[in-house]
Amino acid sequence: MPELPEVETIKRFLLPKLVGKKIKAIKILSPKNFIGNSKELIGKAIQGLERRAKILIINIEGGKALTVHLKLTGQLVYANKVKEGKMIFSHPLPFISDGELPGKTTRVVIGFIDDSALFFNDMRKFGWMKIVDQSALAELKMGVEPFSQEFTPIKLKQTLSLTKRPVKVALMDQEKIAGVGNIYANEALFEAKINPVRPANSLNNEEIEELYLMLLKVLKEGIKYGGSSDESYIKPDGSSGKYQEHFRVYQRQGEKCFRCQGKIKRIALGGRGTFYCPSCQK
DNA sequence: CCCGGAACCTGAAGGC
DNA sequence: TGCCTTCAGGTTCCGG
Repeated sequence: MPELPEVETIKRFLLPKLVGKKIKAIKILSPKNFIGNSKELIGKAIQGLERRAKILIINIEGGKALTVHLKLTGQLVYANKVKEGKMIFSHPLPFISDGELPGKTTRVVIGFIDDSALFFNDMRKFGWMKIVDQSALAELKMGVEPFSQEFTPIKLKQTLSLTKRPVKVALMDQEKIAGVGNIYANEALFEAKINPVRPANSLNNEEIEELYLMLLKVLKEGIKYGGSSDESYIKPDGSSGKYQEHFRVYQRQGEKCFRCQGKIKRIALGGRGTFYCPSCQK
């Protein structure tokens, strides 16, 4: 579920909490979701956090990194001073039954020497934690980061000109552009007034420019509001992101377009829910 | 190489 | 109440 803005939100929240913290124990409740030998991280301190596409990278002293992909339903929840290994929430959280951690969907718990802990929950078990060498991180096959200097309208044009697949499918190709998922692809195309089924190589320069600006705009807004919590995603303190309150097309099928009063339509594109206004997205 | 579709999992929601 | 179908924001693999 989490896309670039959600993972970025998690990174920014966890960075000041985790840097310098020493790992005391790692409890793996679902072995298929943890790749690597957890013992080699015990006693080591966290050096820093980075995000690459939708992957959170936790750099550990000694040259290793713990990478995390949350896929559709992953959550990272951080708790100070966990009492007897448990954390209780006063409010209901998605997929956290009884408001208690570790819960039914908790797959990994990382405990620190100050008795704080990081819980990795994932209802559908698609996500993973993986130990890799820091030196191998450069080899991740990921496209250009939207907020990097390298990403320009010209770069976007070059990327989209390579394929006649629907422009929305092309935007979501992680090997071309890193971090854009279903929500933000739908929202950016709406803002740019471009129909998501258009062949990627059919956009003119004006449309490319607009799509470029709107893609950055919706990603920035996503980060500003702490991500989209309409499904399982939550921030590491258990609170919800608010970007779902600002969706303009996503999951609004049958409702009125905010721009032209047309009716928002839902279709499947590349097997994913696609939302757009047929009357003002050309 | 490019592309579409199935598979990986589990739970929620809606129809009957 | 309960059974069945459909759907879910991601990625990877397999076959055409």
